[in-house]
Amino acid sequence: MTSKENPVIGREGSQPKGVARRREILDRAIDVFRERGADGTSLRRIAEAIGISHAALLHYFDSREQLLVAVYAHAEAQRSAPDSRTGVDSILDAAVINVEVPGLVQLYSTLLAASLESRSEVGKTYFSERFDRLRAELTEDLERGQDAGRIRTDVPADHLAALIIAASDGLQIQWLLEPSIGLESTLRTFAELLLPPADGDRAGG
Amino acid sequence: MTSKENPVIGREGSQPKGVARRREILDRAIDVFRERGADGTSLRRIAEAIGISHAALLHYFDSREQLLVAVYAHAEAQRSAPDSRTGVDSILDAAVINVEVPGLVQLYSTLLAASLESRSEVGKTYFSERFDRLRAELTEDLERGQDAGRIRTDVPADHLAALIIAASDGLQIQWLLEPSIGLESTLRTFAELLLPPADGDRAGG
DNA sequence: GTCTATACTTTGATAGAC
DNA sequence: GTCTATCAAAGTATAGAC
Repeated sequence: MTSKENPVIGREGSQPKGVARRREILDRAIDVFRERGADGTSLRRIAEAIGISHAALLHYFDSREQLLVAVYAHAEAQRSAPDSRTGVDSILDAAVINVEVPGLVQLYSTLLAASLESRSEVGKTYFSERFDRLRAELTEDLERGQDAGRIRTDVPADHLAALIIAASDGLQIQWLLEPSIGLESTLRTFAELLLPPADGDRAGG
Repeated sequence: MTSKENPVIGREGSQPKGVARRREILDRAIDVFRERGADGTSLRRIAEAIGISHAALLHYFDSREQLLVAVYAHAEAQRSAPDSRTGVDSILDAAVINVEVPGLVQLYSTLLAASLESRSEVGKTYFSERFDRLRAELTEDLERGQDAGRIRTDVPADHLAALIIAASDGLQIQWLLEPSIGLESTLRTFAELLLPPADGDRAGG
């Protein structure tokens, strides 16, 4: 169930009852964003879709931003459950899967932009830690790839990690605005850039 | 002055008087965003900083989004005036310059995220055209580089163009959240990935 | 602990007076 | 062209029922 380290993000008091109800709310809220993105999703609309008052929502989440971050974290945790590998491919695969649910990409982009604002505390913390974690995992994976000869060694792995995440994020947005760019093929091209220069013409598996 | 094709974006009626006043407003508004980003920048705050009412602002721009897009377009047009080259380096240099003004990166990210929403018409149009233009310019430049032997030819130039823009956008955000990642050095690493595989060890200028 | 009702404040937007 | 007045919607906060 991958609930060992799920970022709960809500209020502190983690009584079993509250946690269960919070999960219910998040599950319903995710559906709202799947359909409508972060667009018409005011607290009152979300609450209405769930069947409670908007004030009740704020009983579980201190602010709208906290709720939205929790929704995105919850959705992402669900998605990363199946494979849970930390490789380069998982990032690129995730990008292709993400754009199938424009509402979540939109939610991600909106929250990320908001996290840059000075007042954003929850968002800034969440995305800082998320990027730190993703970069660390990817760097490790790339270094293993370098040791195994699958990744070129003339460039630092941590740079590549940051670039892969950045390119993935940026391309998803470009694709939503112009689907003809070919998200998957473009990302595969990026993966080719990571290969070590072929000495002869030997292609690895 | 690079005013031949400046995206004016405001109202249609382009009387000289209105245009001049609109420029005044944009110039003042840019300063507001430089200081405060898209954060505390309601129409009323911007109007107050300019010295008019918020309703007067809406006389020149049909909506808040239209004003903000115009502000960003105006700021970007100012910045791209000095060099106006269309190369890969200009994109990467622009990224380094951009993060020195966090408010503008924040404004860019906010507007871009908003442009993904269904209701956004001005934003969607602006960013779609902007990405189309940037990708086309970059692709051309990369193809010239491929012909000149400066860029590797085993990957399509249009893919590289989209990736460079995406990585630049994404990295600026990562850097704002975690400056230790080294924006400039990481982008230089990306530039290295574009080089043709060295046959011997000959380094080109 | 959970939730409704309600009120407060800010915001984008519109209408009409000067 | 600019203002004041006004509106509806939204985020937030509090009081109190159960």
